Formats: sequence, C-alpha cells, structure tokens
Amino acid sequence: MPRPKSLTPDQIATAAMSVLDRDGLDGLSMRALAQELGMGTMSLYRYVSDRDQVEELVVDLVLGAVDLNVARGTPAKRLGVLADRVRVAVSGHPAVVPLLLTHRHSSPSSRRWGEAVLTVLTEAGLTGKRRVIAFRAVLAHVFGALQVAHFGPLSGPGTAALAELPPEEFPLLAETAARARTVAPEEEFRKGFEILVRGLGLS
Amino acid sequence: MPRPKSLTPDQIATAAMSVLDRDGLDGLSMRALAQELGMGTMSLYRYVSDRDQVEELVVDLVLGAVDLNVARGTPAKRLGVLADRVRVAVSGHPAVVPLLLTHRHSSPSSRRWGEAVLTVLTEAGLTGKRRVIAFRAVLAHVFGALQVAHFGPLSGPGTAALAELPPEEFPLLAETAARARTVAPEEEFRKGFEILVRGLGLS
DNA sequence: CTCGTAGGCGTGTGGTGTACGCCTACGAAC
DNA sequence: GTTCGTAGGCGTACACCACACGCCTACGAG
Repeated sequence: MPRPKSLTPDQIATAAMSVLDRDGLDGLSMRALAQELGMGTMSLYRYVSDRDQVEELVVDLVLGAVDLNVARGTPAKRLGVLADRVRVAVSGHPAVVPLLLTHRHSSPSSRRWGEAVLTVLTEAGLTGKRRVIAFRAVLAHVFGALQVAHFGPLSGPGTAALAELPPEEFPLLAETAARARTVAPEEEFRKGFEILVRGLGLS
Repeated sequence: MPRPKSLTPDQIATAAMSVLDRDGLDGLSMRALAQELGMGTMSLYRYVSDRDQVEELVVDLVLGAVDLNVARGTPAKRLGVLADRVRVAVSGHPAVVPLLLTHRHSSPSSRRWGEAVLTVLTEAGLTGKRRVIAFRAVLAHVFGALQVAHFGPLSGPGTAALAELPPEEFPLLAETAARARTVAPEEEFRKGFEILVRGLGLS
C-alpha cells in the first residue's frame, strides 16, 4: 500500500464548511473546494465520487456535533432539547440548511438523531402508525422551521416587505409581519416546536 | 405602441410547468423553456428579467389554483382545509416543491393564502406575538411536510433503505421505517397537520 | 533497487445563466 | 402611403459549472 491517503473525509467536510460559511451555497463548487484544500479540482475525485457526496459529508459534519444525550426530563422537554440542538448546530452554518433535507437519509449523524427522537417518542408510549405520523411530523416541523427561518427570517427583508403591503388587501399579513420583526429566531423556533409537542399529547 | 406583446406571464408559467412536469427541476432551463415556447433562448428575457422570475411565476401559478374560501367549520377544520388544498395543488406538480419556500414572499397567491390562514387564526382569538408564532408554525409545518414528503416519501427508496438498517444500532428507526411504507401521503399530511392544530389549542 | 499502486492533475466536453448587439416586424403619425 | 421609433426576437460570446479520461509521478513494500 504505497502513499497513504493524504486527505480524510473529515478534512474535506471541514474545508467545504469553510467555503460554505465564507461564500454561501452558491460559492461551494468543486473548484472552490479544491482551491481551499490547495489541490487541483480533479484530485478531489480521488476521495469523493460526486458533488453530492461532498454535501453529504458537510451535513454529516454539522449534525455530528449534535449531542444526543437527553436522559432527564419529560418527553416533551427531551424532544424540545433534541430539536433545539439541531437549530443551534445549524445556526452557525446557515448555508447548510438547504442541504439538510436532501441528505437526511444518507447521513449517519442524521440517522442517529432520528433514532434518538424515536426513542423519546417510544418511551412516551407511541407505537405503530401513530409513531410513524408523530416522527414525520417532528421531521417536517424541525426542517421546515429551519428552512422558513433561513429563507425568510422574521428580521429579514422578506418580512419587512410583507409589512409594507397595502392594508386594504392584506390587513392581517401586514400587521402580523410588522409585529414579527421583534421576535427572535430562537424564540420562534422554541415556541413553534412547543406547539407541535403539545399537539402530540406528551408532557 | 407597435407590436403588442405576444407572450403573457401566464403563458410563460404554463410552459415552464410543462417542462417541470416532464423533465423535473433539473430539466427546467432557460433554453428548455424557450424551446417549449418555440422561440430563441434570449427572447425570453424580453418578458422575464431572470430565471428566478420564471420560478416565481410557476409558484404563483400553482398556488393560484388554491381555493381560499373556507367560511364553514371550526377553526381547526378550516386551517386543515387550507393546508390540504396546498398539498393537493402541489401534488400534481411535485417538481415545484423545492421552489415554494424560496419564492414564498414574492408570489401574490402565496400572500393571499397567508392572509387566509391569518384570518382563521385571528377569528380563533389569536393576536400579537402568539399569532406570529402560530402563523410561522403553520408555515414551517406545511412547507416542511411537503418537502419531507417530496425528498423522502414514506413509500420511496430512502425509507426502504432505513428499514434495512442494522437493528442493533437503529432498532426503532428500522422498525418505524418498515411500518411507514404502508402510510399514504395524504394520511401522513392530514394527521401530521392535525397534531399541529391540536397544539395550537383550536377546536 | 525495483515496480505496482494510488495520488495528483491538465485537458476536454457538454451543460448552465445571461450580457450585448444586431436585424426586423410592426403600428402610429404625418 | 411613406416614414420612423419602438419593441420583438435572436445569435454570439463569456464565465462558470460538474465531471470523464488519461497522463505523469511519488511512494513504500518486496
């Protein structure tokens, strides 16, 4: 075995994250990543088969930072902690938000997080079809909230534009958007998730 | 004013939808759209400034088909109807799902739908910050559920792969994924949304 | 010291969005 | 009925993208 690999998947993921944090999702290209690593573009293909695989490595790196240890508290509390830790892990790297859903299945860290969520749901007494629905609802809500917050943050220009809408046609939307600008992302996420958990009937 | 416009925004949106339905999101390019319309690529730029604007037209066309009339029933029922009509409108054109979130702010149809949702929430007694949180939770859940169902349908290969995971490491995930394959998309969406609405405390 | 393996890379292909500038069909004004 | 400005329509060109392929070479085991 001559010439040991000079690059680990983790190094690739870290470099990709640097590019992502600096230049956003549009800035992440195989060329840019190769340059970040100080090598030629095609050299990357020794280690990854695909751009897709690069994205998968990034998602796995981010979700790998999520602590899954939530032994204490009510099921509702524990679910809230698991969800919020994803938000925290992602909030430092907003450009990965669009990648989360597309690479959810292939990322081991994502699967481990799913297993942790299911553990809480099961210990709360859910099984069978009810557990399927509950799990998917949690997935939809968490990833949906992250995307909504990413593409249209309450403090961003989109919401500001809605606040300027003609009150005769959009009275409630304009009023709500104006009010929304003072709500912090963390509060939005936490209280939104509390609504879902309340609906699940846990406590 | 010589030479009246030969192309309406609606014609462009309809043509783009045809391409989207036939070839998916990757198949939609300015070249492909121009060919669908029987004209040169650059001619399109007489009518749209951007590829982004084409996507916006498509989103608006799809959401424009959603009936917003929900006078009868409990708030919970009415919210459920509004949400499910979006699902139905989108289900015929799955390729637009990824576009919904990114063009939510600029689409008039999307704004009108938001106003309708807020009307129900307001009539149910919600105001101020509570209404902001509730509205965003509805957005997150609806768009999240659509995306989760699109990128990883319960009947699709992703879920099947999860079902094959080693039971010693992912016992609950494997079991739940196996059980999930029999749940229909419509049931998943409807019951998931019912969970959220229950959490909102409406009835 | 030799030699096969794997690392690294240069070139090329077919795709993308779109800036720019050209020709031309048209409809109103004279 | 001729003219003329406007807008429609398009061809070319550029910069970027992911990636196939094949080459050269550094290395480490034998």
